Amino acid sequence: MRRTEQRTVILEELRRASDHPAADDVYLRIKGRLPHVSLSTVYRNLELLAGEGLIRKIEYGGGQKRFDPVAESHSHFHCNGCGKLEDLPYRLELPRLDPSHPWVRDREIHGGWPDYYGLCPSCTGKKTASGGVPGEDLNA
Amino acid sequence: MRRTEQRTVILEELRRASDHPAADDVYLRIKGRLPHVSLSTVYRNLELLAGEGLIRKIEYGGGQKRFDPVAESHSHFHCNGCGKLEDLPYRLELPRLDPSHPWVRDREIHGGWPDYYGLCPSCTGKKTASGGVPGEDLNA
DNA sequence: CTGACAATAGGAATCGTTCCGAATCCAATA
DNA sequence: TATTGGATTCGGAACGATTCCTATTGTCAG
Repeated sequence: MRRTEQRTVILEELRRASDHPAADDVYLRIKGRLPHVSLSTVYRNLELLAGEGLIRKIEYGGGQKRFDPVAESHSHFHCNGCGKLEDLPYRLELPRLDPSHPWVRDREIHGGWPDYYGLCPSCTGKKTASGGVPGEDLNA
Repeated sequence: MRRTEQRTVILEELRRASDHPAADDVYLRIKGRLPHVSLSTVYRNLELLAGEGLIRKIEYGGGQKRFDPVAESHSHFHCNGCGKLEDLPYRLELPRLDPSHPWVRDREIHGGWPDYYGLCPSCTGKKTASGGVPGEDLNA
């Protein structure tokens, strides 16, 4: 992978973000530094950087893929009200799969993470948006 | 939500599936019983049923949303080789969040689940498709 | 039976993403 | 430093999935 200015700026700008931006967010944010950059370059490089393991591609929540500057496995909280995606404030242990189970033995488990959903502070009280995931209130 | 034949058939056909079909898969599968059904009806109803908590909408992996007849929180295994999505063979405990943590106290956590990724039996040995999620091999 | 309105079919429109071809840039090597 | 092959870029067209729109039909409470 060559070092190009576009690539560098995209990575820098993503690392500055804490909101898991989508490709077009990144595009808008780098426009200041690279006025002539094209959207396809952003897509290509985000995909490439994710393939190299330098960033993480997040594929749930809304129509758009989103990107996380932190590549290491970590948990997200997804707000069903406004769709915001946040990092958990601390690291969680991933439940280990039973290595003796035939189903588990039959595949290579490379990793995983526990993800959570619910309502963020500014959405509590309001009604849950349609399409939200059902489930018991773990705070109750 | 009114009871219509389209709605019934869509739900029945989804319940018969074990492969987490996308909207157009469901569309094709119900065509035999409802030759005049329209794709928009399938989309509308899958969305509606998910909103009612009767099925679960899955939003990661590939360009399409997929649907799961089992609404209750359960874990999936995602194959980075072929993109297949499978149910874990047994139920896992979701790590509980620390209720005394201010971040946790500030939101309503409704649920969550641990998800896993790796290679399924027919993909082990082959090279991981680009875009796969990085991480240590938990079998090793 | 009938009116109100929820739901449908079918297709157009939209949205995010990928693809393409010509031009340009990067970096290894002479 | 100059050359050069292949990676990378831009810009827009193409694409696939999903949503939206409108006229019509179906459902069911009264």
